[in-house]
Order: sequence, then structure tokens, then C-alpha cells
Amino acid sequence: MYGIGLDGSTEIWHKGTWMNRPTREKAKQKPPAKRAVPVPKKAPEETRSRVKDDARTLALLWRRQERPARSGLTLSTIIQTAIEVADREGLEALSMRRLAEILNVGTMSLYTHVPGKAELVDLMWDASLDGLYADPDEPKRQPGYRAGLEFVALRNRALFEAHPWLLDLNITRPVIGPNAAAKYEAELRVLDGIGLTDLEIDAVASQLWTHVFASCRWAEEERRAQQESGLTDVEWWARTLPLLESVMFGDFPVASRIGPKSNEMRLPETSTQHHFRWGVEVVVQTVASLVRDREAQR
Amino acid sequence: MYGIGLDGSTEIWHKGTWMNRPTREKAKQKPPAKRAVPVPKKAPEETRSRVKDDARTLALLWRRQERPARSGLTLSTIIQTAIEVADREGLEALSMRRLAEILNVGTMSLYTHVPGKAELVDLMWDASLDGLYADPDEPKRQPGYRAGLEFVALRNRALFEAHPWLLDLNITRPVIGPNAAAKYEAELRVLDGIGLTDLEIDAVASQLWTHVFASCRWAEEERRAQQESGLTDVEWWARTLPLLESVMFGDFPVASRIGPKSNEMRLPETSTQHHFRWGVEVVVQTVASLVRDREAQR
DNA sequence: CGTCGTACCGTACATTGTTCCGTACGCCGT
DNA sequence: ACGGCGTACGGAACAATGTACGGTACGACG
Repeated sequence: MYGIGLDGSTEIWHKGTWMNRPTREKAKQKPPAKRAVPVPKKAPEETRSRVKDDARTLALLWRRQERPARSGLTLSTIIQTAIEVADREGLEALSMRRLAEILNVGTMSLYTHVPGKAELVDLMWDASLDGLYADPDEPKRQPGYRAGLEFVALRNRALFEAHPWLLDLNITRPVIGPNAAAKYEAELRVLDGIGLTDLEIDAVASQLWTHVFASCRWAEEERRAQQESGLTDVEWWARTLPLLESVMFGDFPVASRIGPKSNEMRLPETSTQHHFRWGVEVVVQTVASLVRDREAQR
Repeated sequence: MYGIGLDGSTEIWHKGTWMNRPTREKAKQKPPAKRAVPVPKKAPEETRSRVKDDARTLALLWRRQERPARSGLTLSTIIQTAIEVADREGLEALSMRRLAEILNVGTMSLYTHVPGKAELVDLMWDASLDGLYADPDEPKRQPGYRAGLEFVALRNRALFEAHPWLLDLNITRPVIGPNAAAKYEAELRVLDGIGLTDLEIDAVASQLWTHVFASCRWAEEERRAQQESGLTDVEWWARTLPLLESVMFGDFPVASRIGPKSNEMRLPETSTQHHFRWGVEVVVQTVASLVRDREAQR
């Protein structure tokens, strides 16, 4: 079953080999072998979208170690390179062809190592979490759950800033890899043993995640819009508002009072920074009130 | 400038015309006109991704009324049909070709009415909000801000249940259309005048939105996974857990205690229902505590 | 030194959004 | 009634995508 439980061989690959491989430019100029018989067309009904194979992905996620294959390809290097591309140019710039080109490999060679693009992204998600926390107790070591939660929030924000493409992922029920598991464990431990029920722990953790995700996504959206239009948020509103008013019918008194105001600069914090801190504070307060209730009950 | 401020003509189109149009089946069999000269290839550098034109979209969003064009096409019918397809088969099943086919029109005819697919989706977003609230005061009419916020949350959830594709949208800074503006206004009014600052109103409203979105997205993800695999969440875990344990290394005591438990059924509520109510409650409590603080200050 | 598994990868294909441009419909002025 | 013209329509082509198929050749092992 998909090679779960790899043999765990400790053999070390002899370094240097793949660096001597000829560049793929030449291989491309090789005269192509003609196909003798034209391939019959497949009924389009059969081309239904491939379904992700969680079991296979699971095996790849928890792979123990690997030895480069003929071309020097490694699942890890594929994933790392993919992450680099996504970091640099965004998720939509990451195509299998482009990735293969960078790795100096034929496009279809990737498919020997990865079932498909969707699975590759799953693997990228888990890989991007590598080293998020030094150990599963790092957040818990902060003085008190408030500091712990703030620590978690900040680390997650840093994660999104390092890998903005994560915000395009809509991570909800991901396949669980080693790093995701470690992250989850570390973040739950902050809340463990302070008087919350298990269900409450889960709810608080997921709420914190949701908030940080939304907040960072908002910030990233703003960053992209700014880069695209060359306008800051405030400038954009200044330009759009007259346009909007010229076209709008109906009255929106409250919205037009609050909308622009919420987008003004709140020195020394920007709007997004404020939003981030506000949500974290709400989570902290929620926990505080839960803890208080428990203590009063005793 | 893009026809902002339409003339507002009241002329009514003579009904019946477009219904007599021949079906496009025939038109397709018409012998194609050969292109005289082969089109020279364009440099791929020039094929940069089209950037959304907000001003144009704004004009389309706030269009006042419209008269069907030659083929009977109307921006509104395009949008409505697109929404129907997305409701029925999901956003990824919605392609310009498919949409045109359903509308019995050539694919490119759509581009006379809509700048591109991205803008169409923007228009769909706003159109889907039509009638979300009977009027901008409907939420505020509920007895108290708690009931008001719960009302808003439930309406938003109903929205996502009617149009699950909205959950794939990652709506952050959308172009503001009439229905989105009305929604925003109605939801802000619930919080207006109960003692919160404008910044707090905005923060609370956006937090409620974020939560409902995340919660509904979670539920939808689960629904899709279930439909795809034929397994309920509980069954999926029952099948995956042994697989996971067989492959996992390292210890995750807290996660393995809480993870599966959070996914067990909490009768009579399902896990997602519980999560939804929990987050709404947090928002309500936050507002309550803010209001209390204000009253104590006075 | 053969042989066989498998990594590699060229080719092809379906499908996507969109550009380009020719066509023809139908409103408006004469 | 008619002619002109703006504009809605839409066919063909294109670049780009993920990936199915199947041929090739590398290299480990007998």
C-alpha cells in the first residue's frame, strides 16, 4: 500500500553525481521519436478531475529519508524549489512545467515523485511549517497563556509573511503531516491544563488561527493591490470615493461614516496591525473569562 | 469614462424578439470564414495577466437598468445564469464557454457585456447579496444587539448555504456594489448607537464576518469531502487514524487527545454547528464587555 | 554480462481565458 | 424607404495549464 513504512535504509547517496548531469538544453534538441499510430481520442466523460489520494499523500508526508534518483531529483528538493518559486512569484506562477525547468528535469519526471499538483501543494503546506516552533513546548514556555497565545499569533503571522501564498490556500481540513502535527500540538499545549475543556481548547485554537489567517490575508490583499495600482489604501480610497459617490444611489449613512474611517491611518499602527492585535485580544479575553468561570465554580 | 452615469432611459424592450431567435446549433454548422493571412504570433511577454479594471466594474455594478441587446443578452441574465451554474455545480464548473452555451450565445459575445471572468465573479458576488436583508434596518429591529448579531450571523450562514461557491472566493477587499453596500450598512447599524466607537464597530463586524465565513467554509469542506469519499467525518477519522498512527513518528499527546474528540458528534449538535455558535457567542460577549466598560466609565 | 524494474520524459490532448478581427443587425437621420 | 454606421455578435486562433500514455534507457542485481 503505497510504500508506507519505508525501508529506512541508511545508505548515503554519493554526492556530486547529479551536478555533472548534462544540462537539459541538449536533450531537448534530440530528434523526437515519432509516434507510429495516432492516439485515439478519449471520451471527455472519462476526464473527470483526479481525486486526491490522501493515503498516498500521507505516506509522502511522513517519508523518513530519501536518496536522490537518477536525475538527482528528490521529493524534498522538488518541494523546496516549489516553495521558493511560490515565495518569490506567488502560487499562480508555480506550474509543473516551470518547476521542472528550474530543476532541470523533464516536466513529467515530477510525476514520478508526486502524484499531482494538488498533492504537491499539500506537501508544500506541511514543509513550510518546518521549524515554526523550536519544540512543541516553546509557546507553553512563555509566561502565562496570554503571552503564549500572543507568541503563537506572532509566529503564525511571521509564517504568512514568509510564505504569502499560504493565504491563497484556504486550508481547512489538510492532510496531517509531521510539521502540521507538531504545530497543532504546540499550539494546543498553550491552552492545556489551564482549566479549559478539550472542546474549548480546540475552539479557541481554531478561532485564533482563523483570525490570524483572515487578518494576514487582509494585509496581503492590501499589499498586492498597492503593488498593482501603486496606490496605498488611503490613496485608493481617496480616488475611489468620489467615483463611488458619483455612481451610488441610496443612502448608507453608517457605512459611509465608518467605512473610510476604518481605513484611515491610526498612527503609530496601521489599520491591519490594529485589526490583528484586536482579534488576538478578543481571543485572550475569551480564554480569561472561561478560566475565571472555572475558578469561580470551584 | 466607461459610461458611468447611464442615461436612465425608461424605454422598455419589446418582449418576444429574442425568443424567436434560431437556436445556435445551426449557426455552428455555418461554413466558417477562412482567415486569409495567418495571424503572426505574439511575443509571450505581452501576454501578462489582465488587471481588473475597478472603475469599469464599479460602473457595471451600479448600472441602473438595461435593455437586452440583439441576442437578448443582458448583463443581469448573464450574472444570474452564472450564479445558477455556480450554485448547482460549483465555481470551477463555470467557464465562459459553458456559460455562453447555456445562454445560447457565442462565447465571445459575453465579452461585450463583461470585461472578463474576474469581473464577472465580482458582479456575481454583489448580485448574490440581493435581498439578504429586507431593508437596512432589519437586523437592528431585532430585540437587542445580541439578537441582532445572531440574526446577522444566521443570515450570512444562509447566504453561504445558498451559494457555497462564495466560500471559494476569498473576499477581502471587494469592489463595492449596491448590495454589498446595503449589507455592510445593515450590519453596521446593529452595532451603531450602543456605545461602541466607530473603530470598534468596524472591528466587531469584520470579526463576525470572518468567523461565519471560516465556520461555513469548514462545514462546506466537510460536505464536499463527504460527498467525494462517501464517508462522514467520523468515519473518515476512523479510517485515517490507524493509517496515520502506523506512519507517524514523534509524540503528540495533547493533539491526539483533542483532535479526534473535537471531531466526535456532540449530539444534538454537530461539530460544525457547535463551532458556529461558539464563535458568535464570543463576538456577542466581546460587545457586551465593551458596552459594560463604557457604561461603567459614565 | 544480461535482464528487469523503474525513473525519466517527449508527445499529445482537453480545457481554460482571452485577443483579434470580420460580419451583420438594427437604429437613426435623411 | 433607405442608406450608413455604431456596435453586438461570434469564429478562429493562441498561450498556458495539468496530466495521461507509453516509449526509452539507466543502473542495480542476479
